[in-house]
Amino acid sequence: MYPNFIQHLKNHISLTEDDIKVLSTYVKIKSIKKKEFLLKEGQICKGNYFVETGLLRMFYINEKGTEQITQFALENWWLSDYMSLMMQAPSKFYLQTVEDSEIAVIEHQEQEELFKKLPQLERYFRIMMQRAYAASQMRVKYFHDFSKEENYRQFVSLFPKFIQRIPQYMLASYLGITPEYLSELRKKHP
Amino acid sequence: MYPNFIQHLKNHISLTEDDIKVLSTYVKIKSIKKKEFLLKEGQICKGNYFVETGLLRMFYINEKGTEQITQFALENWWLSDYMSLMMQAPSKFYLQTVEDSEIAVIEHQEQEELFKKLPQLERYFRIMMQRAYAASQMRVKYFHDFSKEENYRQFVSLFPKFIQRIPQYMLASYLGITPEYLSELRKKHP
DNA sequence: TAAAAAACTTAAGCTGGTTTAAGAAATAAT
DNA sequence: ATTATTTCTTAAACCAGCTTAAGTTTTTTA
Repeated sequence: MYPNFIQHLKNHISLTEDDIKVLSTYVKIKSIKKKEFLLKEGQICKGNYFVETGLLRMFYINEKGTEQITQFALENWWLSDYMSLMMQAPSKFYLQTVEDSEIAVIEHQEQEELFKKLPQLERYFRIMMQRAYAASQMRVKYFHDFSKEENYRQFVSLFPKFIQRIPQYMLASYLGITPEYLSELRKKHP
Repeated sequence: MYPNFIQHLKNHISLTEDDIKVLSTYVKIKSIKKKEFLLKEGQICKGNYFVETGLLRMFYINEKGTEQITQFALENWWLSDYMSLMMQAPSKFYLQTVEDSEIAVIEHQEQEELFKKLPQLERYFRIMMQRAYAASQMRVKYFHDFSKEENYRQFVSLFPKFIQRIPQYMLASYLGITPEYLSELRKKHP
């Protein structure tokens, strides 16, 4: 059952065979084609999503009608609109696959029940949320600290394989620049 | 013992009198004068900090030698450099009181022991970290979405009391603008 | 394999926000 | 109360990154 998912849990908490059976009744895996949506603006976010294989992006549409990507999620990352999930309020975001993906889903409705049966999951998600928040704290720093050009160069040198999986305009959007300006930067520094 | 702190825990998990006694042996409260540091760049972050009363700020110093504030923490918020705390690696941030403050501290060394004695705390911190991360997701959106001027106006209208507790240059730093430009915005839109 | 659609590039003009430098006002210390 | 320090303001020159508009290349679809 979903090798990455189970291994990822086992890296942080201990699970018996029985625990895994319980998990498998609560955690559904979905195979999702490229460019399908898990969430659209205005909908209430219903699940927490783990990328078993593939790639997710989170974005919103600004006043000018252009997509602004706020996050990507690669293999072994959780992603959701946690504000919408917690408050059960309409989301301002879209969640969409960038590639054909296998996504493990914990439905919000069933989460409390699952956590009661497997209380270790509270610890697991405490660690996941702390890790995500820590990454976010660092990202705020880089965002403020570096110019767009420096940000671009850093991203390319840190994630050379990742940038080959996404179109340029998505990288531009994530970096908060126009595709035109990214094109200029690439010419200047190939 | 620290009314805000205990009440805050009780809002999310149940605690017996005995639990509270255990807590009081692990959670120290510190009275800290304005402008003292809980963490400086280069140090390894040693604790998770809860603001009982007062105000904390987190900032770093950029290449130009100017302070860039990344976060504030008011009453009933937790704050730490979670990357430094998790990895026990040198921090790139400073944590400093903005006002005289009472801060409840969970030392990193003792955290695992405390969590073993009070496993409900895993749930409590899972919720706290999820909440912080959710706020951070929204902040990334606002940061991208609004111009500096719109960001300033929104901040003022959302937190009118808060801005009276901090000097203008700290607001400018948090918003990612120069004090000169903030001054211009204030003149334009008092 | 041809046509349509999506993604990327080029270049000129423009703007939101910075820099620099000086002075004014408020707060803290003696 | 006076001085020193910190905070805030003003204004002009400047620049990183955007906009607009057109053209080119790559990918997808029929």
